Amino acid sequence: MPQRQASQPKLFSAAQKTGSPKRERRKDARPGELLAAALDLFVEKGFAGTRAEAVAQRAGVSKGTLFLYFPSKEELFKAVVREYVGSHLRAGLEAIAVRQEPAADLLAHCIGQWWQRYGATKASGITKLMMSEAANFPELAAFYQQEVILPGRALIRGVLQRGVDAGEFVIEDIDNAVFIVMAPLMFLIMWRHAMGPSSPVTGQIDPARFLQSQIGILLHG
Amino acid sequence: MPQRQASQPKLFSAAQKTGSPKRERRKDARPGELLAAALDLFVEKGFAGTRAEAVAQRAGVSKGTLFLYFPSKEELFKAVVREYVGSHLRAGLEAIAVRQEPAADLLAHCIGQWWQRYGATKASGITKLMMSEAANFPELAAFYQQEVILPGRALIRGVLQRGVDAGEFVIEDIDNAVFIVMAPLMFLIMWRHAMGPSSPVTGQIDPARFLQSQIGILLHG
DNA sequence: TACACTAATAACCAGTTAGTCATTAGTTTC
DNA sequence: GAAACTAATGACTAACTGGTTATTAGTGTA
Repeated sequence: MPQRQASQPKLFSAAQKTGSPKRERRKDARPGELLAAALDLFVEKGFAGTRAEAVAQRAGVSKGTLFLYFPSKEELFKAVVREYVGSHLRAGLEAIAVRQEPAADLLAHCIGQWWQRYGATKASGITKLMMSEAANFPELAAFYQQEVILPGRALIRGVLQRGVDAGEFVIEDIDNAVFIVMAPLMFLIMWRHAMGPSSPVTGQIDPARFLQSQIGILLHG
Repeated sequence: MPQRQASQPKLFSAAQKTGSPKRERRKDARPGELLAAALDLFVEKGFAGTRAEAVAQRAGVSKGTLFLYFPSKEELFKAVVREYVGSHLRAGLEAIAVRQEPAADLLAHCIGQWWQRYGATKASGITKLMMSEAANFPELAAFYQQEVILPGRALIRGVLQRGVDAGEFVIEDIDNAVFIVMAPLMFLIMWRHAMGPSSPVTGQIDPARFLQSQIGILLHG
């Protein structure tokens, strides 16, 4: 009865470094595991550069299973964005609604939080990816625009507007000012994800120092 | 003799709407034409996204001919960088060696020139491309690092150092300051090439105004 | 234990593309 | 104008990959 060995392998099937000796049914755990694997690989290789099979493999399932849970690579990507980027944005919006400190402090606080909770994490690779590949995947670009960029800009605009209303800031063109705030943040993400891995020497930016200087320059010149 | 029909088709094979009626031997013109076509497509589609055949087609030759002049897609790309990016850098280095105005003016001048001669041109798409795909093509990343990034940073550092030496600027960490100058320039390129095409509405940045503000903030707060 | 249900698989398909090479045909020389 | 040289071609290959599907095998139930 060779097929009776089934009960035993199940126990250590989980504990394989290389791979699961046999199949497991875990319908509700799969999506999360696939999303986590996808985030890793999208950040590492980009959207086009990530193979569906690699995502499946990292999540410990076969490629077929991946497409069982997500109808296409694009939908998988959208789900990753919703899970790992959109959530931060929503949290950010709530947070600033509550706080009542001066706008300059609020801005510094936001930038600090943004770095800790997003910029310094793997998830920020999605922003880099999107900047990189938007042109090749217009539908994803549009999705990202709606889901991330518009809310993100609104968030910054809100902070700046509060400063203007309180007489703290003098800003002629608020849209331009939003970009001026965004620029160093986006640059930091791009540089770290693009140049960081390839050249540890030249890629060296001290993010804390960089952002600190930037805030100082923006607020006091 | 069925094989004698050859002479007829040849004649209107030539008569394509597009252009080249027949095969031409132009050994010395090909490389430049291929480089120009490659620049266009690399900027538009990225490195991985550009098909060798598309480059050949745009240059009016067959794919075989492309590989006759460039041994691989990677070498083609390197040649594009040398031709369209490296040249600007060398010119820039010479230019600032000559000028003797105050460093603040020099910095403003450099940024203005950079925008006019590079940032606003197609060639700046190469910078965006490289930021986007460095992680997937380590050899190209290393090449670009050597050929563009190191000289580019040296150029900015030179200007800042001149200001420090003349007592015009007070800078604690000059490497950090180089990144602070670079950040808005890189952001501008990235944003234009990534978001510009896909969303004319949201992508709207006024580059002149943006850089102007940036210079003002850097110099006067 | 037998059955039904369905999660998971792996072989497969169709489309794509960097790079090769035998063949074709301009151009030059005599 | 014919031979020799070589620029140019395009059909071909080998490798890859997103997505499909017939089949397999866990799992809960009676």
